[in-house]
Amino acid sequence: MTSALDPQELGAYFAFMEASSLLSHQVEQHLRAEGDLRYVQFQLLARLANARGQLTMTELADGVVYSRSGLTYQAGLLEAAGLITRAPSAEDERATLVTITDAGLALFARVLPGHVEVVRSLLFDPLTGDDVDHLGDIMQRIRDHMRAQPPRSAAPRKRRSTG
Amino acid sequence: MTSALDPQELGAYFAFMEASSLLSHQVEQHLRAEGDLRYVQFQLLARLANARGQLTMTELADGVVYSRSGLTYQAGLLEAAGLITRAPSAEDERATLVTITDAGLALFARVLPGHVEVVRSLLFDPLTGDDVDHLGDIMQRIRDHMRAQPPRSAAPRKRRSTG
DNA sequence: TATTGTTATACTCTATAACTATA
DNA sequence: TATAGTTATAGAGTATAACAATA
Repeated sequence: MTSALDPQELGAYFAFMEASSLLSHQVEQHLRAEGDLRYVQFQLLARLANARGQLTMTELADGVVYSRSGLTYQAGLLEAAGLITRAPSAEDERATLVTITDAGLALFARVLPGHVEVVRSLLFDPLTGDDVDHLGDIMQRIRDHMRAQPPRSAAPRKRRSTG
Repeated sequence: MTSALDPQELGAYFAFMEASSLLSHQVEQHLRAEGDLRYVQFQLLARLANARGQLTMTELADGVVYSRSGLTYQAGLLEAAGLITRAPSAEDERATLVTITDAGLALFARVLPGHVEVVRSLLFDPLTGDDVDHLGDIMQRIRDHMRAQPPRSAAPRKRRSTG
């Protein structure tokens, strides 16, 4: 049996969903306007920029995308735009090594300040330092909890026409 | 000038984005499997179920959707599925009044317990009661702050090829 | 003129399955 | 056999602009 969410939980859930929807919408808007990037693509560039080297498609996909073909698609766009290159790996010839180009680094650098400003003004502006600590702590626990969850087949037990 | 996010903020931001992505992905999965609903549609049904009456398209759209045609599209699907009806308003003949049908109420009721369970197990499971209070408080402030933000044209000042 | 809502259209993204190639 | 990645394909969702009708 499942009992309903109490008012505290309900409020937190709805606010969480709406806040994240609003934030990612604005972030998408900004990245698109400023650099013709989707947030996924921004994430990929960010990883590659930090990696200071090459990543395989699989490493790149982790936590960013929910299907392999989705990553191939986005990587294709980034490659076509000259922001990354792909090359076969020598160590494991099944793997593809992805590298960020100078243009990719330049675009990332160009877009980053505005991105930060959007996040700051929308997410952090109404928060105190303590709030930020709480938020980080809570969100990291939630994220880790969800990452640890049984794979992608978590569709709760089916019920056929119970009504 | 925009200064970078400090490590606390960065951690909070990334965790927030990933957590919300994971949660909404799982929620979508569940609703689709259980009732062939997208989360948007679930939200619309939820509003109509609570409204205990009729809402106009505009009222229904508020906070759920980012374009009018998007709502028309979703409402069309819900109507085709027999979950809502649409009828012209007598008071204001421009308006469309939306009503949830018995089938809509039944589907909503059927799907709700599983939805709650998904949210509970993914979002609230790793949290204490205090965490929930904090989360609710913080999220509501963020949401309200974003709602109050200048409309939809908030694309921060353009820069042309500064590099 | 502004507002409510729909339509047409074009585009982006996603995901499944089939496939190739290497481990 | 399992893993890495791509391709083909098909479907769903989104947004813009043009439109009709009422306020």
